Amino acid sequence: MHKPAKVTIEDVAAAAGVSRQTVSRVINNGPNVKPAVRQRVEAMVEQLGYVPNLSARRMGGARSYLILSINDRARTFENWTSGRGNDWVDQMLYGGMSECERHNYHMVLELIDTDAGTTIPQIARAVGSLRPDGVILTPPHCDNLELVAWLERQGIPCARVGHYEGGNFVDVFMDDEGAMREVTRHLLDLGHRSIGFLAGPLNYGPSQKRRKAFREALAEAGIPPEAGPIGAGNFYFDMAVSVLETMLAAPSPPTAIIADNDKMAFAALHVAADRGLKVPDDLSVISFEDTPGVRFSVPPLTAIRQPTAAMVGKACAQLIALSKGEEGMGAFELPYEFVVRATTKAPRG
Amino acid sequence: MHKPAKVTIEDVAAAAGVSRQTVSRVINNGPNVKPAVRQRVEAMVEQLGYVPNLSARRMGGARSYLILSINDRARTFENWTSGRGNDWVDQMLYGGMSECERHNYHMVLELIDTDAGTTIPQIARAVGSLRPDGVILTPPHCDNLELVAWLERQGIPCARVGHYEGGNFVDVFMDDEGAMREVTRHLLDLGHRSIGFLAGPLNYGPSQKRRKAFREALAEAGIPPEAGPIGAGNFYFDMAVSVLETMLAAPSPPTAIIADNDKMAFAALHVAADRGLKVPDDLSVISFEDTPGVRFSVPPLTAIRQPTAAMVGKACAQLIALSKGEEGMGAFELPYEFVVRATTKAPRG
DNA sequence: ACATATTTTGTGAACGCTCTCAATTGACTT
DNA sequence: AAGTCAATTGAGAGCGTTCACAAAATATGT
Repeated sequence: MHKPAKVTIEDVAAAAGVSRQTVSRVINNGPNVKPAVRQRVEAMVEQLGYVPNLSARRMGGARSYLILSINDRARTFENWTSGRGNDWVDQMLYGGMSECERHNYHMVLELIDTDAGTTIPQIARAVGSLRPDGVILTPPHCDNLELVAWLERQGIPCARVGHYEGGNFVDVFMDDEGAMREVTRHLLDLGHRSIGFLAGPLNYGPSQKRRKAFREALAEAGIPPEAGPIGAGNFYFDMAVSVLETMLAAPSPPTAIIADNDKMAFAALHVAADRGLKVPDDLSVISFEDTPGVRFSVPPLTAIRQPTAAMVGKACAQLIALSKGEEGMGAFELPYEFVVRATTKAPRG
Repeated sequence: MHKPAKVTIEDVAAAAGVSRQTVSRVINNGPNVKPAVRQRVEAMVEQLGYVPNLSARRMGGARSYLILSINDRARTFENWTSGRGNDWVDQMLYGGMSECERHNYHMVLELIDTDAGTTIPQIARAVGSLRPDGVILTPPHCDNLELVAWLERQGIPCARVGHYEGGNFVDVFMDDEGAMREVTRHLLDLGHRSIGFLAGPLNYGPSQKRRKAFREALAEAGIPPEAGPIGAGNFYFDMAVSVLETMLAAPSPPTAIIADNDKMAFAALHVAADRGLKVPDDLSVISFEDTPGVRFSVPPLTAIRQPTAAMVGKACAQLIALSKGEEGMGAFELPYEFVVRATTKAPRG
């Protein structure tokens, strides 16, 4: 078997009887090519199965056709069981890749051991060798000011997912406060008068907003703060279990729980089962994440569905636009969805 | 803010007072460099923060430092709810990326719409532009003979995950038959005499092997075939529900269910709940996948844990070795784990 | 028809590396 | 001390593109 010779732009040029540069113009959709010539070149590209070599393109031009996605290793499946991982990563990748594909870009992933404290050197290495056209920062990296400043200094456009703060960035996020208000009111309308919130970490922006909105929604309904306990402070299953044990042991325990992510909602389901509480009859549960598996829990969870994939997709789209010299910076709010399944109901009695 | 000038190999060479080529030797760990010189160059690399440009490396040399991972779009989270997606992808990425990172390689993903029938052109495009050093094929692409042949013709080393068949490939897999035997015996030992198998599709290699082993294990124990019904034939939640309804409506229904993946195991949990059957008292359930969320189901599933991430990691490692001119082809069996949690128990009475 | 704009096409250089091969250095023989 | 061989270093070419131009072709105005 002879190895098929790699066809280059010169081959296409020769076959079409034009110069290298004209072919380049055609494949880049450049202006000033006679329609007839363009067509002839396109036909040859097709016939020879020509695909531009990305490395060569990068060498010659300014673009790399690469988007780098920075992800927290601790949030990958490896840590699912410890309670930190989730399929955020899966979803984010999906959103990003789909968008890249559409523009013939490619997505390269980097997993960062955030806790190791070597984030910037690690990213510097990847950025230096890949020279991506843009970088997507997902939590918790989007909140890393030092990193963001470094990228800015390098002149690499950067998109933050789940973060909004202004500046010369692409920020993509959802309306966390609105979602929390909607969820809390749903519970209030059902008749709940004591609601617990299993909150995420204090330094996580979206969680902060949700806390605030939770407080406000209860206050508006005239519910006293002690009937709206907020359990602190990470996203882990195990901690949620113990926080919940305490909450439910109170004199007049909450009849509904809002969990800041799915894993803590699962924890609520477990604790309820352990204490012989039926969900939703004895305890309503709502999650604030809605990763795909949630539909299959027993019973299926009512949840706020975050537009995770869409957010990363949007981030990619903006970075790609930017790399083409188009406008792209800005803040983009994407709609969430409130999915009512089987874990909310009016309280007993 | 002045943009930091990109430091090139020439800069390092000048700073170290050696030639370009010597620096190249040092960064590639080449032989024949005086220790003193090597050290001096390394110091300059460090000091200037030099990172080799991947594209330039690709242009000059033969390697691209890129591994391409081909994934079935239908198996991403997008299709979780329809029952096809899962976090396989997440795990596979993790395994691959971790390995790449170790060797300063990078992993690029490609999501293929398998059903669209344009697999090869899609991959040709990615392979042509990226020129990866190797390609990782995950199910169902690893079974795509046409694709495998195409890659072979291109001279691109290719690793198949969850597939073993010989030939000049890297095949990484687990002992499906052994796992099925172990699981079936576990149930038999517990006292079950009627066991249902919710099997995956017939054309999926590993599922075939599991069917076979299931049959054999029952036969060995003297269980008649009608007490070992096999429910056909995909990996979806919804279909599993209906198959299961039928199985459990039989005159002497199974007291234990083996599901070929987690989603079908969840389906068993749902159906049991609907029929008022307690798991594991009235029905034992075992899954053959063990994605991370399984631990949090109510009750937590007993399962075979597939070494998914490890398999992709191994695949990457072999491809990287190959790209360095080392040996790498071969078949590699990785160990699975049988995790007994809370969904298996002796049958009632 | 002529000069002048505009569109279209082509040429040479550059990008940052690795390859091949030649030149230099140093160590070891005899 | 000269000769041989291996270890170390360097120089030039080439990889496949795009860029900045220059050249050619065509259109426009008078």
